[in-house]
Amino acid sequence: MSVADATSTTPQRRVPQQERSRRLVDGLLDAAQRIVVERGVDALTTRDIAEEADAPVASLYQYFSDKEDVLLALALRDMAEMDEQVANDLGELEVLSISSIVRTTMLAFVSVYRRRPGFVEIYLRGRTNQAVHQFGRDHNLRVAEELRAFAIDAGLAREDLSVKVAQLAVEVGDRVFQLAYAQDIDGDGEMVDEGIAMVTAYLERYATPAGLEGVSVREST
Amino acid sequence: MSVADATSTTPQRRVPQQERSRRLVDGLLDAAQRIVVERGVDALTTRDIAEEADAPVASLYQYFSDKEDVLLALALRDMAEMDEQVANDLGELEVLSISSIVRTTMLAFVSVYRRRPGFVEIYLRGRTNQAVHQFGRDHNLRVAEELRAFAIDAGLAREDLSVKVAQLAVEVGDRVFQLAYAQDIDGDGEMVDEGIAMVTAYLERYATPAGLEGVSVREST
Amino acid sequence: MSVADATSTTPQRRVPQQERSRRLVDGLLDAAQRIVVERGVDALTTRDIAEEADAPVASLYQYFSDKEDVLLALALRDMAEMDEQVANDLGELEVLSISSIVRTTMLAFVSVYRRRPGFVEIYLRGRTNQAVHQFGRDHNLRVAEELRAFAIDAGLAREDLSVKVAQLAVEVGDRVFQLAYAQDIDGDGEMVDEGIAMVTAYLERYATPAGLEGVSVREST
Amino acid sequence: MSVADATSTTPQRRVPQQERSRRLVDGLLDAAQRIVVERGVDALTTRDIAEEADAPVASLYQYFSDKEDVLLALALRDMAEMDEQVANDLGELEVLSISSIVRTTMLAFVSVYRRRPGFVEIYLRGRTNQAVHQFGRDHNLRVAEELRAFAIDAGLAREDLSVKVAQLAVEVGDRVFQLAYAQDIDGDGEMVDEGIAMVTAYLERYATPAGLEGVSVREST
DNA sequence: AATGAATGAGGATTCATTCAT
DNA sequence: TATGAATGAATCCTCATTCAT
Repeated sequence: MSVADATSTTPQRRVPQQERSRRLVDGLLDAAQRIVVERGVDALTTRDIAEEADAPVASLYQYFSDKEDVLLALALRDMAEMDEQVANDLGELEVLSISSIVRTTMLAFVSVYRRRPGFVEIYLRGRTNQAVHQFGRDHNLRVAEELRAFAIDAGLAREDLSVKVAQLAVEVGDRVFQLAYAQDIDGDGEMVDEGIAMVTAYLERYATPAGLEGVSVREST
Repeated sequence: MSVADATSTTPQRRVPQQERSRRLVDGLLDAAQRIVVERGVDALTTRDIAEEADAPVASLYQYFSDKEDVLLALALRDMAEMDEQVANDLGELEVLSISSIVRTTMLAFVSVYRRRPGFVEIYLRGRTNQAVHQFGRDHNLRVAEELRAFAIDAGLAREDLSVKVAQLAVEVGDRVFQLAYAQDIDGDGEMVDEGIAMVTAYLERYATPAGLEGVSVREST
Repeated sequence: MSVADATSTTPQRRVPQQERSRRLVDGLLDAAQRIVVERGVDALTTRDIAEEADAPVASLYQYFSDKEDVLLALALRDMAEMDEQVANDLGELEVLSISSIVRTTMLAFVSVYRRRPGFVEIYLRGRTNQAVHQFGRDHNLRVAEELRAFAIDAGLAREDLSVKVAQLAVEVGDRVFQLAYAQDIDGDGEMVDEGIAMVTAYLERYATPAGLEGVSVREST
Repeated sequence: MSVADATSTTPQRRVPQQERSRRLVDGLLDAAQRIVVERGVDALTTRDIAEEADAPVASLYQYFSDKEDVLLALALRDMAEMDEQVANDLGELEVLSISSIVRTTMLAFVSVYRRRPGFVEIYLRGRTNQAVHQFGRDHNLRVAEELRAFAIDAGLAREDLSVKVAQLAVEVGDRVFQLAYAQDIDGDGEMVDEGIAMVTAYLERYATPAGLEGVSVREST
């Protein structure tokens, strides 16, 4: 029915099990994403997800423990992409400074948001459910810790840039995005810029001279 | 808590109509507040509100157009208190500066939050419903506009402190609170302080020299 | 509030009590009529009636025992008009015959329907409530009995035109109207004509020669 | 009554899925029928249907989109039976004429009404809901068109027996039944006879000589 | 593993009617 | 008599989740 019967006509079961599963899971996730984008998180029902994915409702429960779980998986999928984007973009920086790190990180977020409007809906616009919310908090905390370690290790920030400070910075960045995307699904660029300025100004209070001035990166190749 | 227990102790039925109404409305609002505090916004049902207020469900609909409306009224009630607190506290300032205004305003918020744990739940912790969310946005915008006008009129901020900038500052303040109250129902004081520092640092970018240094207020009495 | 304070400015209560009552009752009836016409019988609520009449709901119960009672009064009001119309039109006939009586009566109904679209909605289009329905039956029976007596007394119909036959004729006429007004709020004239033909054909089975041929009426003036 | 008690007597759980479904649907329909017969269409609630069918309310919504839909299904079930009865009875006629067709058709209706008192309640006595009402209209129109074609093809009626005329005849027949069953749940035979006479008299106005005299049917065996 | 069907447990809202004044 | 307010009792319907196969 759903996916499966792709190419072959051989008896059956030509698509390997594992592949089938992934397809189904992705299908469900995509369906959920679409519904959320179109009608909001509150309007998301298991029935609708299943229907939109052209799969039986019961199958959803084969792969997700819960409706919540689906939302979570959705956020997870996008956040992984987000982390990757941030890592990439930071890796390409030629001058490291508090300012450049903040700017790069925040713009990396923006680029993912642009690519994933569903993510915006779930994560930024909608007043989401408990699980997703908590997941977001956790993710932000992780990001904060990593960036902090990165900045301190690179000698850009002083030790007294505590985890709490880093967390606050990330969370505030998040809020800037929420605000920038609140009315405008495409995000208000000016507001993002202001946000970058704010977070930068804040974190520079914990910067080393190098962190303020910037140090150029020597590609080790 | 609510209002009710006003004057009379005479046997019965001595309560004037109007008073009865207010009692009912307040009772419903208080009930809703309690439920929200205890079980969260999502768990709020009209049935429960009515039961908790010891009133028939239908009575709820006499005064509120729907469930959303109850939440809204709740937020409204608290926000009015908030505005009052801010106005008062600002009025008592002896030295006006960007820094003192930011600090005073944010601490005024904190004091109301401490007084109204239900408000924290609805407004800060919970991923609330559409109406309350929007109401919060609107309120923040109003606060932003007022503070901006206040600061510019007092010669503390330059004209280029746009509404958008003010709004961002207020919203970021909001997020700081959300964060400070996220895990800890009593609010994380250290985080609030950091938040104040951040917002101050940000807004001082738009300060006049007077706004940086501060000007003392001469009480006109 | 509602009507009352018409002309005088003398202390108060210038409109005689009885007049005030009638005004209120009529206002309620008119309101009900309007609602029914606009939104159908099912959508009629006491609240709406009162609101539309700009009167308190409780006042409705001062004059009507019941919502049902309102509908009933509405039908009653219109049916009285109907009876009057029929009586008038029959009185103006110059030639009496089964055919002319049937035609005149049915066209009298049509003319009232045209004047009272609300009546059509309540009585013909809507699947009304029990009381109105029964009232319609009763009215039809009364009409049937009167017309039967009239026709027999005038020597147009034979004695064996039983009440049941007359009743059937009237009821069938009613159905013709229902049909004629079912889709078209203005009534399908062609269908009415066919209906007249049918009822005439039927009743002529019970006609005397005079009833078939017709007898001219000598105005006794 | 319904279906259910088919074959097995084996311990339990021997009932195939599909069979179970049909049982449930029929059970709900029967329950609705019973309630309608006992308490009228207006008193029909989803709760009661479910309870009477000893099924959860939610199950009702598995098979019916809403309450209206249940009524509709009920009418549909009976109308199919009605069509069958008419077809059968007409098929057994030895002499075809306007008169015999009208009589046979109307008596076929009567026989179904006798078998299905619930149908009478829903369809004839009650002031039913919109959907059923419309469905009845549509059904009558279909019947009218078929009978008209039949009569004209058989050379019994002239071409000028328009669809509208046929429709009127059927609808009037319907009203006769309504009347005949209005007070008496078993139907007033005399009134039915009068109705047959009326419709016959009406339609014979459009009859060919053959339609008046009748033509015998030569069974092709 | 897959799935059609079943369902318990509410949920929001409405309404006719009646009080208390 | 008039009426603002109160309310008991339903109503329809939805949904996440779990069976039985």
